[in-house]
Amino acid sequence: MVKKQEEDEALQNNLLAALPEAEFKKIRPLLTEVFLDLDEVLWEMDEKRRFVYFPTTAMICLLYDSDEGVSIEVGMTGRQGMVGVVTFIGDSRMAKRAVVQREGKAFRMKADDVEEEFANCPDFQDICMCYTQTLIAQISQNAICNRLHTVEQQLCRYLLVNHDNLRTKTFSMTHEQISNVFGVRRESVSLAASGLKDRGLIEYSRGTLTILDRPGLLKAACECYEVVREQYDRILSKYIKIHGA
Amino acid sequence: MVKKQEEDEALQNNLLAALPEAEFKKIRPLLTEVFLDLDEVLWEMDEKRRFVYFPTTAMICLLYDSDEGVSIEVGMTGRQGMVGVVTFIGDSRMAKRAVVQREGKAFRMKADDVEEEFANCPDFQDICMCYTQTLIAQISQNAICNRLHTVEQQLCRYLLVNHDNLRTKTFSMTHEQISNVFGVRRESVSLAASGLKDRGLIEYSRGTLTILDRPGLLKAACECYEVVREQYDRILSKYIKIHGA
DNA sequence: GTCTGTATGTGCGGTGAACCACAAATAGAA
DNA sequence: TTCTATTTGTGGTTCACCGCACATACAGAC
Repeated sequence: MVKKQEEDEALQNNLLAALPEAEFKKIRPLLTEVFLDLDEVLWEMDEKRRFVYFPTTAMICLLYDSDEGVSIEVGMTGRQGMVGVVTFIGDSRMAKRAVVQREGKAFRMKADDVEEEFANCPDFQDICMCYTQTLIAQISQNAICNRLHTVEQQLCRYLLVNHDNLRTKTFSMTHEQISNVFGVRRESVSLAASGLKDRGLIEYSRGTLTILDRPGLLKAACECYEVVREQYDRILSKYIKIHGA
Repeated sequence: MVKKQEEDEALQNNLLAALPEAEFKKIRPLLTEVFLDLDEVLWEMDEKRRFVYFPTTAMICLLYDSDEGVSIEVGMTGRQGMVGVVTFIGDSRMAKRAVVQREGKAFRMKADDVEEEFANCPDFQDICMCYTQTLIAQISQNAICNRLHTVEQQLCRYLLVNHDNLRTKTFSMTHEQISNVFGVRRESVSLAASGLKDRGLIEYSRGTLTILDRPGLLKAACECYEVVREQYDRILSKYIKIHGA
C-alpha cells in the first residue's frame, strides 16, 4: 500500500478503496467529506435525494416505519458500504429512511455524478452492483434472523457488525436505541444484554457498551453474522483484499 | 393492445411485456418456453446458473436453508418478475435456492444472452434494474413482516400475492407446504387458516385452497402486501400500465 | 367396501417476548 | 451537595408460537 493513498481518508471506505487508482483519481474530486450527526436523516422515505454517501467512521441504518408506529432496521452499513443504491437502481426513491446511527464522517457524491460515473466507469459500476448484491444478502438474512433468532443472538450479531465497521470495541448506545432498531422492547434488550454481561462477553453502563470477548460473542450470535460476512467477502473479494479484522 | 402480441405467451410475463416492441422482437428468439414442475430447483445455493427465468403461470420461491434445518422464504415471484437477478448484479451466485412452488410455464433465457442484452439494450437493463429494486422492497418487507406480524396476517398476504401472480382464486397447496415457506409449524398455519375459514374469507380441503372474499383478506392482511404492491406499481409504472387485477 | 396414507383438528406444557408498572442507580446540572 | 433526568433492573400477566402427541377425516388404491 502506498503511503500517500493511506492518508486520503476517503480510502477508509472499502468501496472507494476498491476502485483502481486511475478511477479513484477521477472520482475523488467529486467526493466531499461531511460530518454526520447522530439521528441525522440522510434520506427521507420516498424522497428523491441529491447525494449518495460513502461512510468512513459513521454508521447508517435503513429504517422502516411500520403502521404500528415501530421503526425497524432492514439494513445498516458503515465503511463497508454506501447509502443510496436506489440512485443507480430503479427510480431513486427509497422506501426507507436512512438515519445516522453512529455519528462520524462520510464522503458524499452528487446523485448526478454517481449516475454519470456509473454509466461511464465500468469498475465503479461493477463495485456498486456488487455492493448491491451484498446489501440484498444482508436484508435477506435480516428477514431470516427476525423469524428464527432470539434477541440475544441478534444483539451479538449487531455488536459484531458494529465492531467490523467502526473498528472499535466501545460504542455509545443505550438499550433503548438498540431496541428501536430491533423493533423490540427496551426491556428485552436489557435482559439480553445483562445475560451477555453475566457471561463476561460485554460490559456496559449508561449508554456505553464495550465488547470484552469477541470470540465469545461470535459463538453466542446466530449464523446470520457469518453468512452475511462470507457473502460480502466473496462478492467483493476481487476488489478488496483486506479483512484482517 | 395488438391481437397478435397478445397471443404470444411470453407477453404474459410483465417484465417481457414491458419491453418496447422493437426490443421484444430482438429478445424473443432468445427465449425458450419451459414447463416447471413442483419442487423443481431452478437455482441451487451458491451455484452459477446458465438460465434466467421469466415465469408466466409458474411461481418461484427463493428459499434459505437455516442451520436449524428450517427453510424460509425470502422472496417469491411469478408473472410479475424474474428469477436470477444475480446474473447481472454481482457474481451470479445466489445465496438461496430458487424452487418451483406452483408448477407452470416460464420462459428462460441463457445467462450469457442476458448479460449481453443487459449491456446492449438500455430498456432491458432498466427493466431488470427496476425489478431488482422491487425485489429489494419485497425482501425488506419480509424482514419487517417476520418481526411484526402474526401468521394469520402473513397467510392473508401470501394468498393475495399468489392471486396476483396466478390470476386464479384456487390454489393447490397444503398447510404443510405453506408452513415450510413461512418457517412456522404446520399447526400454526392450520390454526390461522381455520380462523379465515370461519370468517368466510377462504375455504380449503385436502390440499386445495380457495379465496372467497378478497377484500376481506386485504383487511385481514398486514400492511406489507400493499406496501410491496405499491412500490412495484410505482417503480415499474413507466413500463406497465396494467393492474386491473 | 375396506385399507392406507395424507391432510387437518385439538389439547397440553413450555418459552420468548409483549405490555404495564415501578424501583434503583448514576451522571450531570443546579 | 442535592436534585433531576436518563438509564437500567425487576416482577407479574398475557400472548403467539413451539413441540409433541394423538384424534379425525377424507381420497384414492385395492
